Amino acid sequence: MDVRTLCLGMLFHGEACGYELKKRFEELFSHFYSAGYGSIYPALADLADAGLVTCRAVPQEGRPDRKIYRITAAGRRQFLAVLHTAQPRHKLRSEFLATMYFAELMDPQRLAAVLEERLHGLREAERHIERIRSDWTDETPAGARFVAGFGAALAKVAADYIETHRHLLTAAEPESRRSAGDASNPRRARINVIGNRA
Amino acid sequence: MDVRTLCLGMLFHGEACGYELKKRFEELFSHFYSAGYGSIYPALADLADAGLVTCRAVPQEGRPDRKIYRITAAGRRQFLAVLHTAQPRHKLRSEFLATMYFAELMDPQRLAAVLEERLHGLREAERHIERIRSDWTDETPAGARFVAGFGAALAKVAADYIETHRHLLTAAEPESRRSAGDASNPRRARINVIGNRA
DNA sequence: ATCCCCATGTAATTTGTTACATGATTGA
DNA sequence: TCAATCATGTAACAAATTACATGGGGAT
Repeated sequence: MDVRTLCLGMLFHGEACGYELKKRFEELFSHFYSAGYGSIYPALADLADAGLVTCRAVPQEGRPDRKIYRITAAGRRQFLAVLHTAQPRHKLRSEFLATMYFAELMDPQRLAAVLEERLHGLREAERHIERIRSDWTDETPAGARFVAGFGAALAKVAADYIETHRHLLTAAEPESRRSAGDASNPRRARINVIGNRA
Repeated sequence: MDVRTLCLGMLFHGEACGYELKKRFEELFSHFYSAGYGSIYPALADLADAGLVTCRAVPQEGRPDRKIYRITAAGRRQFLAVLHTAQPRHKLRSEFLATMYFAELMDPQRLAAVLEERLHGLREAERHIERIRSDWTDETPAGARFVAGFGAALAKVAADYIETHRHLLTAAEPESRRSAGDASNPRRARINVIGNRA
């Protein structure tokens, strides 16, 4: 399920140009998938070459033609086939958690800033989902509800977890561990404790 | 924070060969970061070229020399610098959620199988974290505890969410929507309802 | 017998990101 | 006047995945 396939899927719900498609991605998928123009435009060109979508250019004034893509019968078949055979991955790549793993090596200020920024991102995500939820009607498909709820649930626990556990990272060294070290400056002591193992 | 940088960070905790490093990645980072040999071995060669690690080959019987990498002072400085300047991303790329978004286009059996597989993966993750937690001592750094707890919390909500909301995806079409369609077979009806919009 | 563990790497391919290139219209 | 929205694309680059290539030792 690369960007190309997902574009095809989005077009299942109705024709669109590349620009609109990107907005759909941002609105509906932003909390679990991202796609930039650099992936979307080539993907649409590919799909058109493969006959999975058709393209019609609508002239505009003062800007490039709008190229409106519409899925074909072959495109529908293709998308359904992928949907039924590909094993969907769920991949998290978190530099944030990797950074937190090394919290003991960090300046407390920096650590606090990183935690704060992540919290901010999570709250943004929660707000975004709330916003799109307010536009829903009875027609809103179950799939859309499910993924939004999933995203909201994840963002909430992540934020809660950070808020309730951050003190473990920022707390002063416990006596037991400090006495095992040999430096009086807590910040350097932490670095040394780990550095000396190497 | 690419694989190269993370290898450097892992070596902060002690020397290791590429093979061991991969195992550390799997043990400690598997729930939020992945790295294969295809990334790790070239990364270590790079680090050695840059003087951030040293390499010593230990001959083995019947297998390639073990190349043991150790971080240098320059390597430590470099890693700390990155840790304090890079903005850590947190990126989820979930084909699973993308697939669920299109749940209405799916054969119920397939849908159930996909949900089940994701649940299985999440339970695996929970068990894995429990396992590594059982090896912890007083010496276990706060960072390791934090990331493991984070992973466990996320996996738990994700699994709970799927279990409590999957019925929304598998449920029979509500009367209101079914009457809007024109087919008697519920499975095809769902596909058509959406297909006709395009 | 067969599979997993150990242990290294390279090369091709896939995929996506970022920067570049253009340019009118609208609202603050 | 400045930023955002609309609208397209390409090209260079970065990064990781996958497949390939090799091979002994130990457990079931």
